[in-house]
Amino acid sequence: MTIKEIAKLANVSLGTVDRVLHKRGKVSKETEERILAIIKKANYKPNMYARGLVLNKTYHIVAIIPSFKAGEYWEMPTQGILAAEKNLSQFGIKLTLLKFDQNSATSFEEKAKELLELKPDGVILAPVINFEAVKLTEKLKAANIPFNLIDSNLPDSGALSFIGQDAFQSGKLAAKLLCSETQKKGTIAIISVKKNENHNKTLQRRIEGFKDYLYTSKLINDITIVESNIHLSKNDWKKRLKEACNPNNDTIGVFVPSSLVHYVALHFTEDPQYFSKIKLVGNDLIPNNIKYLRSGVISYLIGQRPQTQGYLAMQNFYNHLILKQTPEEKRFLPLDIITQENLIYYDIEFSNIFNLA
Amino acid sequence: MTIKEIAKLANVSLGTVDRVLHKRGKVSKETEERILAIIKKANYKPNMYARGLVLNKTYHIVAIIPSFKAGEYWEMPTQGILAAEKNLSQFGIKLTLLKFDQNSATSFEEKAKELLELKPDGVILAPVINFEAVKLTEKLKAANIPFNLIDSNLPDSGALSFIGQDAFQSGKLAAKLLCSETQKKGTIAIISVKKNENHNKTLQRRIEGFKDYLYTSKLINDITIVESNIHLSKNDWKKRLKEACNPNNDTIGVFVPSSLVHYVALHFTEDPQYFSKIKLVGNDLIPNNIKYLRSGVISYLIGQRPQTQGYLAMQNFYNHLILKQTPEEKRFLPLDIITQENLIYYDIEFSNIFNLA
DNA sequence: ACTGAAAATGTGTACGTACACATTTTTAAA
DNA sequence: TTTAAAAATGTGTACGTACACATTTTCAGT
Repeated sequence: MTIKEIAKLANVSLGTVDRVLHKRGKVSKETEERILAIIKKANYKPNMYARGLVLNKTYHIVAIIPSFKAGEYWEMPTQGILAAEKNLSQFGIKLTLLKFDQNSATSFEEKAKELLELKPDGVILAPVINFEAVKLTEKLKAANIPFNLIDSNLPDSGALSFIGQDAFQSGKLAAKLLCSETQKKGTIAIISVKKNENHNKTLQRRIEGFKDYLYTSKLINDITIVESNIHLSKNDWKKRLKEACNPNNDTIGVFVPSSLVHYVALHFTEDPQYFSKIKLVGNDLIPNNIKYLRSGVISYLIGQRPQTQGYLAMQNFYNHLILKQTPEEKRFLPLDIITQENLIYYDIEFSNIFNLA
Repeated sequence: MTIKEIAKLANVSLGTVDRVLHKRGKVSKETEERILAIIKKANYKPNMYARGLVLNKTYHIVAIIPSFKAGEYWEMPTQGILAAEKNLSQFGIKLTLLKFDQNSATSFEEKAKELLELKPDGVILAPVINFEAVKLTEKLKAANIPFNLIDSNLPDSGALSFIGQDAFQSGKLAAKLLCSETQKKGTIAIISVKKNENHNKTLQRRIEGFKDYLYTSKLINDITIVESNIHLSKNDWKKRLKEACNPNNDTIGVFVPSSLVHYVALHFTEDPQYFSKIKLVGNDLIPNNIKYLRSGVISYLIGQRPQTQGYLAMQNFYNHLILKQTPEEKRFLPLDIITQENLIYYDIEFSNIFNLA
């Protein structure tokens, strides 16, 4: 079913049908109704190929995300973004990646300035530096540039979509995995391992969720919670880590609400007493964590499909800019429970689903 | 970069470039080399829109899968297949669904005959009736029709791809969830709930994996395994179920290696003793199972992303027929661990990822 | 050098849509 | 009725590719 056929059925020209389809007006009411009826009855769907050919626009997306070293968390969302670019480039979606230093607001502002000069058709923003990110969203709104938030949300920012995880629920899940099965009484250590002083809302929400689970389920009657912050940038972090979880006290579990759990795992390997007595739960399937999950030092990892997050952020723009669909406001990805027995298929999941080499 | 531009650079006509691109011959060697060099240098990629427009082929895929009532397992792969059809119809992929009765080889053979008469460009086959499925694959090979296997595999069948799960690993995972945390000694019941007498390899593999985990981990020293088959088609199934898991004996856990675990869960609700004492683990996120997971009767469900399986089976044909890519031979989907705390985001996962209303 | 066939190269059209522009019809005022 | 503006409708071209067909060039055999 083509525009031509519809025109013939309605006894009008292509142009009239076209005006109806695009609501350009200049069509008499009766004609319009007749054409719309035919379109509906015939279940007309525009030919994507012809439309793409004639429009032939290239849409420029800029993603502004934290820089990373190989194996660090932000490599994963980036993989997803790049995979999407590969699949969508044939439809005219082009990508520029801008990476900023998570510890430097100045770095972010520089990149944000660069971004605005590129006048992109869409922006993917990781608002890890909260205050500066808000400033950028306001400029984007003023310039009428649609943007997607990834990883963490800025409520009422006017974003097209937020794509990420429910951090509170992630914390609850961690608590369940760490505590619900052990009938033991004892101490649970929550260790926030950080690389910098940035105020990270995600970590905080995970910890809140973790505690919420314990209080709600009454497990708190048997369990003592000890919280500590370890800043890797400080010299005494190894010493502080030792204090935070000592195998000789009654610590039965450790929760590290970030991908940096492997630092604690490394510490555990130094004394076999640790991982035989203490259960360790953390977040994210980065190579270092996978290593310790495989060897049994880490009991569970909670995944949030970061590659899929990146992929969806891009696909959102495809849906919005090309298919003219309004995306959902929030997309929470599933919280995957990863353990030795199901690790393998998560490991290869991403290339599987998105058809990469 | 278009064919036109390449032609101009090479000082030849469009036709000559076209002949080189499609290896139609009738081009002098020196011209061909010159053009190929330019194509390579310019990194020419054909315009998908123009190509799709001019080829304008429709590819006809037939999926032959078990029939189902609302809420039954096979509804989920079907959802994935239909979602893919919706997204891919714009590229000329059309679908016919043929549903057969799982309990009737005759029903399958009728549908298989119908399928061959349709002379499709691709087939999605759920080989749940093993022997008849093999016969069909041979006819498909003879007719040179590519096919994908879904849910369970037929080794060396000549399929384009197998898309499914690792049933053995699924069983191991179930055992870990059911036994590893409980320090208790006791009896574990493996209950194969079945609707028919079909020999189902998947159930068997799950049970093998389950036992393998117990034996390998030495948990078997404290645990007794009791296996039983419950055929829902027989009148005495309720009585048999009561015998299989009695709260008054030392049963500490029940594993039902299929989506029919909700029958056991229903039985559990009749006596609060059951679900306070016995941990129940089963497979698949069908509505009935979700209900009991939410209410706490079922402790864990293991998911295998059936919708994604269906979607991928279709996408495979898009990749193969339109993008001319060779798909991977086997695609094992991740084994998701679902519990009360992460159920919610799995529940909405599918519409999330595949962008459905 | 001339011929005819083979080899090489060029040309034209179709695919379905979007949009600019041209033409026809209707309407209201003189 | 005539007329000009407004409203409605029609026409033509471009997008990049694939493929059928037309034309030109090359070259062996006379």
